[in-house]
Amino acid sequence: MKLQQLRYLREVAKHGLNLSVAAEALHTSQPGISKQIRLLEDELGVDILVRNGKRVVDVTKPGRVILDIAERILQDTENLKQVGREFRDQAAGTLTIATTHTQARYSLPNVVSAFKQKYPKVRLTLQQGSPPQLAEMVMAGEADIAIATEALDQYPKLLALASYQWRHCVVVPEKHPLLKESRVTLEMLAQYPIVTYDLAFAGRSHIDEAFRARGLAPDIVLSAVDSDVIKTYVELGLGIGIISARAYDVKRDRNLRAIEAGHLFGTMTTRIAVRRGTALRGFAYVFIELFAPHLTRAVVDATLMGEGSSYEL
Amino acid sequence: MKLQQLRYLREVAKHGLNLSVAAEALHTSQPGISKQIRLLEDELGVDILVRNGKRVVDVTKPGRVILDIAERILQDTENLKQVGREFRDQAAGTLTIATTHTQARYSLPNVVSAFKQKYPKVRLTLQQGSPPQLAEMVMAGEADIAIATEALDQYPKLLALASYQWRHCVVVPEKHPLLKESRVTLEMLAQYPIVTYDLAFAGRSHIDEAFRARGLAPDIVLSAVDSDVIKTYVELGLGIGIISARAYDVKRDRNLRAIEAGHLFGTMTTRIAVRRGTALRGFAYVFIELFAPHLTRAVVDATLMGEGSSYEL
DNA sequence: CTTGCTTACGAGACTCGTAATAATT
DNA sequence: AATTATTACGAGTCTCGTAAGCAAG
Repeated sequence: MKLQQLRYLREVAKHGLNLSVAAEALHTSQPGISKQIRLLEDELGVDILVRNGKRVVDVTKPGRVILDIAERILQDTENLKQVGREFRDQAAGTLTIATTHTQARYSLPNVVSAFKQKYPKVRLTLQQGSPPQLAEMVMAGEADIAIATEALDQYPKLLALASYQWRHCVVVPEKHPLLKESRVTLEMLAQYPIVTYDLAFAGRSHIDEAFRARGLAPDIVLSAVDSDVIKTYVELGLGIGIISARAYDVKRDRNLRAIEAGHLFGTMTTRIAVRRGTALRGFAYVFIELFAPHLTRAVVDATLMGEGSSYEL
Repeated sequence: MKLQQLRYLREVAKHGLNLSVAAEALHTSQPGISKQIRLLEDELGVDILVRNGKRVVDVTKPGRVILDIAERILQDTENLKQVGREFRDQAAGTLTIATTHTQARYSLPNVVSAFKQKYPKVRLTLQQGSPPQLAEMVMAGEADIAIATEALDQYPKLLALASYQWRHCVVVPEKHPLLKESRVTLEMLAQYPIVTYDLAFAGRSHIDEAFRARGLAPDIVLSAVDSDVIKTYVELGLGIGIISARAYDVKRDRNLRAIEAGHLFGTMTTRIAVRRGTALRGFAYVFIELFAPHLTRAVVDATLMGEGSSYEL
């Protein structure tokens, strides 16, 4: 049995059981893939792929189990390399954070600068995307950590830990009638055109749910992935905005006023997620702890241990 | 990175960091081992072994982590082969049970015959040893399942599940004075020479503890690993025996009488243990369930899942 | 008739074992 | 002096890529 065979197999599975595409992805030849997979099947004594004549059409039952185990083995080989990198220079490397615009813009700046100070040699990369995209990035190993309020706890392959809670606020232009109210209600909000987050972002699901529960049909005139975009359009008078209270800054947002709205939409939990079974670099733990001080290395490892298993670096 | 390199590394670690011995164990040459390990170190970019000139004297800190991961990878390659065997013929293979004499003689016969009837093609092997030896056997992969009352829950690498409970009894020759007592006490027993289990067997620890707690120093004239041996010497008049109540059979042991003694030594729990991270053959689950009906496959897998992780075969 | 898997074959890399070398105990 | 690791080198194996063959859509 060769690791190469497992790599080939994984790649074939990943590319819809098409050996040619897998070969291309691996920069090698179709025949090589074909042969090595057959050798693996011979050695294990079972068919992994279901062939219809000369087409691969499915994965056999044992094949599915084999794919799972192969995946874990390959994951571990990655972990071995990670260990090497980690010890060669504890303080150098790359950390890729997959997150939403709002996090990147309003939650991470402090963390990032503190981290950079501590690990000047670590190359930090911020990837942006929708929460499901972030999850995919981490699962594919393209990012080390995902941070988002939505979706992250929906993937068994990820370990999603609650890192902080926040609430929404309403932003309006100066002198907006809503500013006279001592305590806004959903009914009041529903009378104005609304600008807020795109579906699948930053608690939008809670917003929709809150209105629906009261039988209200709010007029969402614009949705965006991005608190700054929302604020811009509110300034333009397009409507009132519903954004994260964290994304409103009294000093910076001089043309806007914020109205407390936590009581309307409930409390959101922002989660930080890593892929299970992956050995994290030491500085990745530090990043997590900077972001959410209660998530110390001991806590993260303990949670990982209880499920997959991780290694002390 | 090659699986072979990981195998070499593991073997070196297993044989006290002696490349020569490892080479011998693997039926290959020292230079091969040396070279492959160096190649692995080169690829990972860290030293794994600490060399003092030309002697290997220790494992580096990263080396320890690497060994752990390598171990898991190799374990998984074994699991892959296991999957092959499993699917090639679901009902054939080998099941090795490591257990104590007492279990083999008094608890397993029913289970074994039921199992044999269900899986006539499976080759069953019973290995005997002391509980720590049994644990070692399972951890080394020499046995699939260990069954014993002592020690099995002391090893993190093993998953030990309670399978049944039992109590001790006192066996004496016919017409022994103790038979006149309605309810024996530890003090009464301490007046006679005692024959019982060897240290580390079948609840001997509880026996010692019970006497010690009452400040009694029983006269253990003979200890054996084996209920039959104990009974034989009791028949010879060497002393009174303390054995598992399960090991006394009214019909078979005509020359002996049993006296209830559960109240003196407490309740013992016999455990069944498997190695964590190992893919069990389907029939191994069946064996476990035959032995302890509450330990269904679902229960065992759920417990394994919660910790390492297993694969559905 | 195009796409895609398998078989055939040859070049090149790599593993492994023997022999020689060097460093510890 | 004996044990043990490393270096050197050559034989044999194996992987991989090209080319040809062939089955399926």
